[in-house]
Amino acid sequence: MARRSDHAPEELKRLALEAAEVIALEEGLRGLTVRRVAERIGYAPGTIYNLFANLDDLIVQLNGMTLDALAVELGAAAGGSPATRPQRLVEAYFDFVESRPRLWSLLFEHRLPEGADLPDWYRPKLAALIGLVAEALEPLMPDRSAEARYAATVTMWAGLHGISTLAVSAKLTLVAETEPRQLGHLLVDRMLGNRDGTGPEPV
Amino acid sequence: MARRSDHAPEELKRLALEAAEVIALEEGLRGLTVRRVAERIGYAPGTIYNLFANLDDLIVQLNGMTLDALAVELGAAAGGSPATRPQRLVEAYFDFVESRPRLWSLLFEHRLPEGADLPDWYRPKLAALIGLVAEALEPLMPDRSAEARYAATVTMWAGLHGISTLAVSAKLTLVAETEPRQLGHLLVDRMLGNRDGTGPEPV
DNA sequence: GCTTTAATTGAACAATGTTCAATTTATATC
DNA sequence: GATATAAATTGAACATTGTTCAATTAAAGC
Repeated sequence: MARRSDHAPEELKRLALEAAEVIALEEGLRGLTVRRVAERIGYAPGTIYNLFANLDDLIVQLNGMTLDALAVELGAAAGGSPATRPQRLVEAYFDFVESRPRLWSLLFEHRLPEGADLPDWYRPKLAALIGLVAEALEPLMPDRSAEARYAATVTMWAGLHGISTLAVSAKLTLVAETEPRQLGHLLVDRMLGNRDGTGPEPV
Repeated sequence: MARRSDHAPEELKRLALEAAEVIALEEGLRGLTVRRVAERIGYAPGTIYNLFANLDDLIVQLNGMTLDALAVELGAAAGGSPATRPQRLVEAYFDFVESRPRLWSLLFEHRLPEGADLPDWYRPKLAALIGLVAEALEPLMPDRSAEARYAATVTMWAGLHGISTLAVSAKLTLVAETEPRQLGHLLVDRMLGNRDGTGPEPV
């Protein structure tokens, strides 16, 4: 009944997380159960508890992977000509969300039980993401202090997050015909000081 | 075992929703179970299914109540001098969220299963909320078309929502020391065309 | 009082997260 | 190569969940 090193422990953990990712992609939080993950990698439910403290732990680690993937996409959009960076970042963000809405939703739909805190490695991951964007947008806010720039970036990030969650949960289409992506552009342009939501900073 | 008209059916439904509200206030989605609600009103679990289609239905109706309560608060802040309306609306919004974070979280933490749509009465409730704010902010965006004003309002609303969800789930404090409320003011001021986040529209 | 109708129950079912003693395999030791 | 040790894996078990529904009880109508 018991085997050994079919896969190394690290390998097995990776397999479990990949299985969880597929389930989350297809069915979201509601379909993501310990038994389903175990079944998908051909192990017994109990084995999952050798790899993770519990289901919450597994989900938090999966969310870590998702943050990494998002960082890659935003990183690719953060270079190039500063003038068009905001637009490209917004596009990259919504491309990511719309290409895997259920996986992205898991980032925020999942909440740890009362009193439990996110693990220590979570904060730098998130901070890196924001930092990346803040740095990319620095040339576009030359008149503002570093604190003001950072606050503006966090606000934009939270704003995009808000637009996306409402869009994904179908609560945005209840009140707006405008594409979420377009609202994103509007938000970012305004936050950066433009008057319209149609294009890059005018010269 | 069975009784009758201890309470009229409508009364019973109200009692169940009130019980659910208390549980949600105290423990959020994770503590909100059919059995807990039933126990709290002194009925058997099965009785809940006489009043609601299922737990999802109960939660959606509770969320409807929460939207109504929010509309009352925002409505009270939407009057008075137009110049200070944005600030008062932001304050009212965060007052609401911070006074019942778990109940407010339920609005967005809860997702219906794949394929199920929100009931028909949900849309007008939400639309009324947005409409109320859009109308209140109309004098502050005199140079914009009705569509542009509406888009700006939806964006602000989604943005406040994003800031609040991140704050409530403790993911905002991971990356920002600024108070969520202050980010809210920053967002609204910028969206309305101000350059700083410190006060009402300058004359 | 009897019948009809409606509300309420509680036992039952399938599925969930989680635990853990028992089991099996790999590795180390001689 | 046999034996002992350690590690990984299992699967049965438990408590809890949402949900269903035949049986039961009380009210309303006659």
